[in-house]
Amino acid sequence: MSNSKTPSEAGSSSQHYRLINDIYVMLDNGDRRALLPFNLTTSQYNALLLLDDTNGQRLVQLSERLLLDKSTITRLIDQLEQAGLAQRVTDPDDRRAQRVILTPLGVERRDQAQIAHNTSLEQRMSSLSQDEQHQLYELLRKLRTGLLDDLEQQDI
Amino acid sequence: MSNSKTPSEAGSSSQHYRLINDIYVMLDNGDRRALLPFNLTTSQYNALLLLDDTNGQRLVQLSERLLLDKSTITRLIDQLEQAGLAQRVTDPDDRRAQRVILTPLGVERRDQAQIAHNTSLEQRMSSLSQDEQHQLYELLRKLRTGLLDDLEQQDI
DNA sequence: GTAGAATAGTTGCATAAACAACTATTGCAT
DNA sequence: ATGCAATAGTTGTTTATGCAACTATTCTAC
Repeated sequence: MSNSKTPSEAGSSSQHYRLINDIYVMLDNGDRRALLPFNLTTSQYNALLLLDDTNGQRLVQLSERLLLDKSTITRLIDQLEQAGLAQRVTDPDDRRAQRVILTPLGVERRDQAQIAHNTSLEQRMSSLSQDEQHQLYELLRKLRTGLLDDLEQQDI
Repeated sequence: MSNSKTPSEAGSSSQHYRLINDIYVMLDNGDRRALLPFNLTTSQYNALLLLDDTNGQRLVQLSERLLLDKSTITRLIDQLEQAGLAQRVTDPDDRRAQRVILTPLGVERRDQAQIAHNTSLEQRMSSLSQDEQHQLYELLRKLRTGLLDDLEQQDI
């Protein structure tokens, strides 16, 4: 009797939601595969992309940029340090803070992984034409700005 | 000396990658907030969207659809059962299999959550015009198809 | 029809992440 | 100047997830 199909009016938005989710999961999966040869998780890779060998980043900065908890960043940097890719340096101006820089090995790994990952991503995006990709990224850029504004609203 | 900026040629793809990642994280964050009043995690919500009160779904089907491991689905359904939202029914035709259906409470919760979530999503997407949203979803649909084909290639 | 392969699901274990509580510093207000 | 609030980072704990090993069925080949 009460055969409950998904409310059909609401279907459209839910379909969009599934669409976004599906794509993210598949992209994430591809990212992991691309980074496997470099012994990097996507989180580690994301951190590497924000680091270099001269301008030390604070953990809090990484936390804000990656939208991960401070404690998660602590352990992420622990891993990178153990792997010999990064290094903590105490900030001379603020003894609470740690600056994270890449070791030469870290720079090398980051660059190699980045090349491989970019190639992989381009390949995976190739079902869209150059033109379509351009369109897509423009729309996403606009969306990101909107979502960021949203977030700010929430935090206030 | 070896001041290593991110390789600038590779920058474009990496920027796209960060773009996609940023958007996903922010959308996910918004989803969680929207579902909080319903005591649902996004995974639980995703599962609810695939279920109804008459057509039992196998755990394996959910696993394939949500791209989560079978074991994760087992525990996800455990949670939904404990919350009184879903129920396992042994498949009469295949005694290995379990069919999952929603309880009346589950149907109610799903519908209410879906309405609230859709409203929230539409609000968060509203930095794009209707036209742009339409464009975006069309591009994403095409991309999803491509990514699925990619996945099939890998699995073979 | 029986043995071995495949499938459905569960459980044990390892890891990633969030949240809360904590320490150590720094900044601010009066 | 001193004390209180804010900030940077770490650690303890809980939860979500994947992978591997396992049980119980079903399917396949011969």
